[in-house]
Amino acid sequence: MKPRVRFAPSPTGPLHIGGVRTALYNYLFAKQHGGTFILRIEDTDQTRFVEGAEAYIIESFQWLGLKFDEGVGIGGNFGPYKQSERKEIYKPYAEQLIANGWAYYAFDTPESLDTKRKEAESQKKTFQYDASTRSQMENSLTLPENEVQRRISSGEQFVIRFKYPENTDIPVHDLIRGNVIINSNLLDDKVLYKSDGMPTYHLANIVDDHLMEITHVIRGEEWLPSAPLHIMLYKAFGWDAPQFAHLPLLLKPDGNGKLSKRDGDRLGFPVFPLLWNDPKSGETSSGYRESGYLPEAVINMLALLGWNPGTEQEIFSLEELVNLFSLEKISKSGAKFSLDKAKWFNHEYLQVKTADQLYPLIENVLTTKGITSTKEYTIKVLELIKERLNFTNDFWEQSDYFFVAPKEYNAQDLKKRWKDGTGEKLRVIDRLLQQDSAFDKQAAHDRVMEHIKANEWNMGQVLNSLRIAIVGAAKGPELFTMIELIGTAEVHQRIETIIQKIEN
RNA sequence: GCCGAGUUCGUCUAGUCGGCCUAGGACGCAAGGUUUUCAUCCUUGAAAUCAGGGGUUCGAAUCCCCUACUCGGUACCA
Repeated sequence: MKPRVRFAPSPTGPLHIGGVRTALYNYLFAKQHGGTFILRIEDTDQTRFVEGAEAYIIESFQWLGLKFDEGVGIGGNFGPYKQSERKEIYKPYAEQLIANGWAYYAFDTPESLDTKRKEAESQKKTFQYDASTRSQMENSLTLPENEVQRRISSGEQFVIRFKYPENTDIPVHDLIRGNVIINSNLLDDKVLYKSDGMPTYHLANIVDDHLMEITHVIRGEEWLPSAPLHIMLYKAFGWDAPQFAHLPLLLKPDGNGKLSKRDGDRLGFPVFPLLWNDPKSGETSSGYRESGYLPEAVINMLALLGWNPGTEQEIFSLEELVNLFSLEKISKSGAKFSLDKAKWFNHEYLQVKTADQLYPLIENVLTTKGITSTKEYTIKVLELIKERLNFTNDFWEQSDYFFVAPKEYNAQDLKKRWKDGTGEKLRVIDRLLQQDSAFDKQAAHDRVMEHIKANEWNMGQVLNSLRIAIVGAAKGPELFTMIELIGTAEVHQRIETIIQKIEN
């Protein structure tokens, strides 16, 4: 049977990079087995809904190049794929559970539960709504049948809770972690159906996974503790449960703990695929795309954060990942995100791109800087400085001198290279550069070198001072290649400018 | 607190059934080379007594037990 897997985010904000990895693993698993990759939006909590989050999620995956086969925005035979649009589906299932004795109505108010919890807390205990306490609460197990009906028909608020059997071991078979056994006495009677008429995650998730014929649930480790509930729910409905795989968490680079939005802001790397403007707080969070990452690099990096094929290969195309991926090789422990490694991956991917391919990604850099340049010229610059790029966003700081004359000169370099008489020497070189009517790189190079040697000038000093005049610092590509690109007229200007500024 | 999961260089990790592991690779770091510059690139190096302690075994990073620590969960959130 071909697997059917889903990625099921909540539209409560931008898609977290950990979520992207979960989606990626689902994608790889599905594609490897010729299966189906589904996007389902789990928006059962209306209070946490954030405008634009759903569109953000869809756009993120478009940028990353992970295509869903079914789901929100795509369609399919198992729709709708948004839980708020499936609202009517869930209630009969909750009622079915009540009829079978697997669930019950509970009328306890949030306030009364809160009081119970605080009470327990003051005695250093935890209140748990379970087999040991439900007989003391207001629910359809303690109240007479007619009273329950009366309360419901009079519009009193209620929830539906799952009724765990007492003292029963619930085995969870996890594809990554093996068997985990949990006793039902440790679990509390989870709310399945909320007083606002919406199911909770647990109910909606199980019903939808069943209805959508999901075969493998690949999700974050934070779900492992609620896996027993899900297993029991399948049992209560009499359905076959899908297979479970709980992924290790993505950790923050320093210290421990889950990677969060705050860490990105603090350490200077994106936690989200795309730039995000939060409509509620007004805060802006950076995105991988806007920070100059290539989607292939992000995918590659994420794939290796928690999974490894066991070989020494590090660079993988999506196709290779699809072929090599296996759930068995996923590690069990959390992985710390590393900015340095991310930078390295991006550098590697940048290098295999041609200047032509890179051009569209840096085009807007020039326009935002108010530079007008031909595509031809820009591509030549790109070819020259490509290898120095870690991110497409580095383009400007690596190449500004190809477009505008340096405004200031690196003081250290100047001190080291600019001596008395340097200006005069540069004027001589300038004349040598302009000798041919059409600049001939090789001829100019030979002429300059010859002159320097013949006059016993300090080669490093002269050439570097020329470089400073052109670039603003002792850095950049091969000197004569730069001069050819920038043009001797502009070089002449820059030589005169630096002499003006330094020697006057 | 309780429950669960995890624990190999600073980081990501390799490590099929215990011997080929005096623990391999990558990132980062250091040194050298290339570049008469810088970056790239290349070479070399430092870096884990395999969380700690007990076992089992001729032999354990690999099996068992205990301890410690970290993370996750413990909501009418997902």
